[in-house]
Amino acid sequence: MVNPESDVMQKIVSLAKRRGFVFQSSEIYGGLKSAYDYGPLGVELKRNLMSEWWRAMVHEREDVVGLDASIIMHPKVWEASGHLAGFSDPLVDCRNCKERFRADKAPKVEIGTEITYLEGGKKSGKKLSAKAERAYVCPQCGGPDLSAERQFNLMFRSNIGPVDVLGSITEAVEKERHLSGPALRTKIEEVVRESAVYLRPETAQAMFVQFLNVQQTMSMKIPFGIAQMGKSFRNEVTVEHFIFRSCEFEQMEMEYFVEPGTQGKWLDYWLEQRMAWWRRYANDPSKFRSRAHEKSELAHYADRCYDIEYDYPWGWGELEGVASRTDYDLKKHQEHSGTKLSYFDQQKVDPATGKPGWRFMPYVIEPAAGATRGLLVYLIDAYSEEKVADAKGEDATRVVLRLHPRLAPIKAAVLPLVKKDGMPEAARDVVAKFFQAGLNASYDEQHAIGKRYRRHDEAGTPYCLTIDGDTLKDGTVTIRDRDTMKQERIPAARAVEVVSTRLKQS
RNA sequence: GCGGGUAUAGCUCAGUUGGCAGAGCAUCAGCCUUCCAAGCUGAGGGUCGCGGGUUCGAAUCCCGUUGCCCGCUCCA
Repeated sequence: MVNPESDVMQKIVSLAKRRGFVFQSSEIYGGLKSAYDYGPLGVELKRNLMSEWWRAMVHEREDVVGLDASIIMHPKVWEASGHLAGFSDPLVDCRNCKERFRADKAPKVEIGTEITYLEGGKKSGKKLSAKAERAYVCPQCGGPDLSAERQFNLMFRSNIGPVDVLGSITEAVEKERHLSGPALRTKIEEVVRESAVYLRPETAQAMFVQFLNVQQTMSMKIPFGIAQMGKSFRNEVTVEHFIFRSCEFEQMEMEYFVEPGTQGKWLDYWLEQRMAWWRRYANDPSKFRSRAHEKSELAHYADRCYDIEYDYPWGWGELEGVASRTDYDLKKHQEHSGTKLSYFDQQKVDPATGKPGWRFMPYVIEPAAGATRGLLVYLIDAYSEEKVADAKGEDATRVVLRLHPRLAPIKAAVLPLVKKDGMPEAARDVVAKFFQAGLNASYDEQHAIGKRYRRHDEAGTPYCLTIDGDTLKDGTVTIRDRDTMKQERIPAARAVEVVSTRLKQS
């Protein structure tokens, strides 16, 4: 157990850097806000996590196939999905209590109403009063002293094509000098829009857009799903908690297309599947929970939604959303693209006409997980400190990353007990077999054996194989378990087999 | 973006009133070592986040800026 709780994140951030899991992006230039790089161990952990997801969602199922779509898509995709409008809500700062809020969600008042409120929003604050200049007040302190409404475009905008958009803007401004303020802004917006493209804020839309291609080429029958992993980008209002919320992040999403009317059953099914998946790799499954969205919380496209939450050091927070998105997305894309996206089932009877053959717009269940969030969750879940007696019998702390063996960046460390008597050579023979078998193993001869064990405990390496004097005599090595520190002797020739069997069974 | 906190070696941190930038761990080399952060000897590593200013002199005081942490908002 780690104590005090508040230090856990600091310790994990520090270990993540020290052991090469996560670095601050562009660190030598002072870092870039909320951008992180995954180091040698981090990239392994992230890949392992994502390939476990892919295996469970795609390879082990008949009804789900994969997709790897381009990050930049036709701008109309984002018009249809509502991201271009919905991702630019006007935000307002309260000058009195410093709260930031969405103008459309703030309490409404009549303009000109006399408002009384407390200075700083504190109970001890002086009573102030002023006339409301806006049709709403601060939801926190009720004050009318507000900043201007500011547009926050949550999508990253860029421009496609080699022509510099600044040139076109300059031209437009010169031509339209007579315009002023909002009119000029609109004009510039028009010019920018001509070549504007957006970095996807979610991977989901590509799966709707390619719904027909995937369904037809793979002859998929409903119900079926399309899965995709990859980067998404959002200009978050606030980034926080290390890699928990960052502007560039990685998602693992699946769109599962079902018959209308069956969405409730499938939502329950996928929620259960996803909960089980997260808990499978965790030391403490009780730290995961699902939470149903309140009606008021639901996005406009959803008829039901669950969050899979994790009990982070700062409290419960989202890890994956499992949403019933109705037929909203396919309908929207059908409308905006003019391409029919409905599904025809020859076996079914049309419930409306009673005649054989049913054409319908599939409903969609979407389990959308944060891959980079998952990485953070499993780092938090794995981090542990335990009191052990050191070589002198004094109290020492052992830091162990109890990562699930399948997630662990290094599966086995191969260690000569000492750096002489042919042990390094024997160890190198063993590690070479791991390389050939495609298991990520590492050879390590630096420092004393105890130190090497502890270094690999921190890296989360589940098994350490040690080559000692007996290895040279009888061809056996010891295998040490990271969590129990127990050792047993096995034939060196069977080392790869033993480790890979344990990985399979874990 | 707003408010608060913070930034010294790879990591954790000390650095007094403004007066030669330090420790432990880690790293490297050598010796020694047969199982849980062992020992000995030596070495390298810093424009004190960055940019200005005050001063004879700034890690230290002032201003700006960037990153990180805590709140507000958002949501994978």
